[in-house]
Amino acid sequence: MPSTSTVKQTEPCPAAFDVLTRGFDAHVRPRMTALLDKNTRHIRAGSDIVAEDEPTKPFYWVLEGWVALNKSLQDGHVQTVDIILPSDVILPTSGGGSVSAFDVQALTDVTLSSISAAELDSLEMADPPHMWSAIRPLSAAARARIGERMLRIGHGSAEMRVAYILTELYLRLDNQCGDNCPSFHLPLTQQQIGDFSGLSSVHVCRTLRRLSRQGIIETSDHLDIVINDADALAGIANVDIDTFKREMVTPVP
Amino acid sequence: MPSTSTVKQTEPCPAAFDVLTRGFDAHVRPRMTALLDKNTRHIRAGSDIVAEDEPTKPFYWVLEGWVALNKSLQDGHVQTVDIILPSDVILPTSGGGSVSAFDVQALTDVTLSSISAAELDSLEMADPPHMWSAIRPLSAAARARIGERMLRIGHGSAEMRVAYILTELYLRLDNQCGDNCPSFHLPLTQQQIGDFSGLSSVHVCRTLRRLSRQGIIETSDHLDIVINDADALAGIANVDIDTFKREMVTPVP
DNA sequence: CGGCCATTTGAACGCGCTCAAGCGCGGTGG
DNA sequence: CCACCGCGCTTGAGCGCGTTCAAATGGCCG
Repeated sequence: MPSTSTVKQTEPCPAAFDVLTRGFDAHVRPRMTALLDKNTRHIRAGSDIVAEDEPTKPFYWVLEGWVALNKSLQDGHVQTVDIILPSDVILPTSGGGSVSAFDVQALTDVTLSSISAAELDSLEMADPPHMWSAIRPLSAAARARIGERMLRIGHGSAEMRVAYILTELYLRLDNQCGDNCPSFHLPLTQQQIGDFSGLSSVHVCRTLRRLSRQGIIETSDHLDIVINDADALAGIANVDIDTFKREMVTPVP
Repeated sequence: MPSTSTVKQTEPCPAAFDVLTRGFDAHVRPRMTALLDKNTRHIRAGSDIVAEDEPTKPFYWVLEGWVALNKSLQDGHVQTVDIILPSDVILPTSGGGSVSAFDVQALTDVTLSSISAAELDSLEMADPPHMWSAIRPLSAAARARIGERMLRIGHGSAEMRVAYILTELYLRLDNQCGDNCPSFHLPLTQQQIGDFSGLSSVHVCRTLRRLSRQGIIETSDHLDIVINDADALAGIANVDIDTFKREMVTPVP
């Protein structure tokens, strides 16, 4: 998959572990890095990392690739509760602490690192407890984003829901890459966009075409999105870009 | 407001602080209790505890009363992202860590205790860090419940959404009180139930009447709910009661 | 070339929304 | 004490958005 110069790729950070362990004390950092390194796994696109209601580790850190947290109804309808991008964490456990509340699925080929409950407990004992400090802002940003999405799924039009999702993913990717490039690769089928926004794939298709007919976006290949008018898109999504950048994405300095 | 013997009340636990601080080391517990005691506040029903996008403390613990976490669109539509019951925590901050992602509103008269960022940081330094251990399961249960709600708002019928909300609140209250009484006081207007379930108040009304015509629930006073057939309600909500109790509510032993 | 999957487009239906009017209850003030 | 008012619940009518069903198109890979 050759990359054109104008399309964002989600490639591994050169020193991926450094991002999470930044800010850790020097004497904790090597131990942490070793732990992450030991538990690094590769998962192929489409396969499950964890199944809903099955035992799971409490903490995963995504190094590379996109991950969906899904829940589904008996009738087969799927809702994607969150999408995890590189350098974000997955906290899949439900209140019991040992089984997963979500179906954790790899949307692309994924590289991730996990920490077991025992390892996490042991890290908690470190003084001071850096894990919490590292996870807190990521977890808070995820909560806030899920709230934004729930608001729009509950009360927004189809156009607003799709525009919001594109805006959210665009700003989160933009935050990672640092450049200001309006194109990105969206490794989601229209069905998956529908699962994420609470729409049918048919209506996602109609909505995307309407947005592109308005000149706001372009769908060159069916997976590469060009955002021509980010302000208009954010307007439809009812998003304030600056506020969103400040509060919903976790800075990767 | 005299309480009948068959209607659950949400009254203060006699030794409320003990619940959260249970499991803390003896030498941390008095300090923690003093901190909570010092920062206890009373809020009247209907008033805001924290406004969206405004500075906030990072941690609140609800001792008494019901609290809604709301988000709203420019057009005035409100979505209640979560409802916090006594002995649950509020983590209102967004990714930036200092401002609130939600409008935190008292649904009833509320008693709560807060911890500032500085106090939280200082508690984090305690060895071992009990705060995280205390918050983790509460936070995980909240995430799981929000996922369940998002799934139903995205893909469920009105009947399923309302049945789910009644089931969730019923099981959470039941968990608190320990008894197995099918009646509870629901301090929500139909408008607020609509905000919570992503429905209009008109359709909430129709749905509640349909459920009561089927004999599944009864709405004696317009705020006291009797659940005649919890299994049928859970069936409509697509909820497995045992699984829900195990994973979505945090045991109050 | 054939098969499969995702996208696209059309047609029709139905759920939940909006608008609007009527009702019931509690609180307030003349 | 009763009249008034306001808020929340109830019910009806009609509509529109997003759904489902169905078929056609297009791209990729064997």
